[in-house]
Amino acid sequence: MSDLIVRLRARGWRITPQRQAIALVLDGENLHLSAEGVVERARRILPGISMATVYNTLNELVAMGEVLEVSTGSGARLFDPNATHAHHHLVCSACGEIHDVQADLGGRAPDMLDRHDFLVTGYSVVFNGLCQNCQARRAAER
Amino acid sequence: MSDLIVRLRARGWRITPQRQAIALVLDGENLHLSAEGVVERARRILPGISMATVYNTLNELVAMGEVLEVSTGSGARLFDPNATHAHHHLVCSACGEIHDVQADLGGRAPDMLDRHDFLVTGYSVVFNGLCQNCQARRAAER
DNA sequence: TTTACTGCAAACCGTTTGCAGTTCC
DNA sequence: GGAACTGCAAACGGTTTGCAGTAAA
Repeated sequence: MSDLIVRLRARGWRITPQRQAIALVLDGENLHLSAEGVVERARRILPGISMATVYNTLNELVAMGEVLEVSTGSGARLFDPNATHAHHHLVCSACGEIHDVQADLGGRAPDMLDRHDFLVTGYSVVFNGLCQNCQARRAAER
Repeated sequence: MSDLIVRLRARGWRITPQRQAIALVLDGENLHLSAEGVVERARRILPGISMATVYNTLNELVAMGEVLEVSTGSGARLFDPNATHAHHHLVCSACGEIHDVQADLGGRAPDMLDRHDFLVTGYSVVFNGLCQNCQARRAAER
C-alpha cells in the first residue's frame, strides 16, 4: 500500500477505490502530471473514475501539502507528488518536459530579501532552458 | 511619450490609440496586472478598447520580451512590464500582493545544475511568505 | 446508519479565434 | 490603397459546482 494512502487514512480520509487509484498514479519519482494525465492513468486502474473526483482529490492533496502545484505558465497546472523533498524545476522550453533538481541556494536566498520586510516561508525556482534531448536535436538540425 | 511606444515604433508596430493606452497602463514600477486589470485601466484612457485587443497586444509584448508573464499559480496570469531589470518576485500568501526583488543568486544557480545536462537560459524565483502589512495584521489579531 | 464521497452535467472563468469593418502608414 | 489592426461574439480548454445517488466506516 502506498505511503500516501497510509497518511491519508491517518488524516481521517475514507479510503475509496478512487483515492487508492489516484494515490497509485501519484506514486513515483520525477512525476509532473496534468489533471488530465492523472485521470488518464487512474482510468487504467479504475476505468469509471470521473474528472470531478480527480480534481477534488488533487485540490485537497495540494491544500494539505501532500502534492505540489507546478505552474509552468503555459496552459494547465501540473501536479508534483514529490512534496517531501524540497526541490526545484528545470523546464525545457522546447518540449515542455520538467525535471526535478536538488534545492540548494546555500543560504543566499534570505540575503536577497534583507531590505524587504517580507517573511519568507518558502521559495521555488524555475529554470528555463533546453533539456539534453532538445539540445541534441537542435545540434542535429543545423 | 512612453519608452515602450518608442521601442514598438522602432520594431515597426503601427501606433494605434489602443496600443498607446496599453503602453500608458504598463508604464510604472512594481506593476503586476492581470489582463482584466490592464483592460480596466486602459478603458479609463480609451473607453471602447476591447478585451481581444488587449490580449493580442499583451501576448505580442510577452513574445517579444517587452513584458514578462508571472504565473502565481492561482488563477489568471499577471503581466509585469519591468522586463529590462532582472528581478524576482515576493508573493504574499495572505493578500496575494506581489513585490519585485533584486535578482542575485551570486552565480550559485549554475552550480545547482552541474549534474543535469540542461542548458539554462534563464530562471525565476518566487518567494512565498507574508508581506509587511499581513504580518502586522496577524500580529494584531492574536 | 450515517455522512463522506462519487459521478454527471451544466456552469464557470480566463483566454483565443474567425471574420467583417476600420485605420494607420 | 493596402496591409495591419480592432471589436464583436462565439468558441475554447481547463476547472469548479450543485445535486442526487452510492458506499465507506
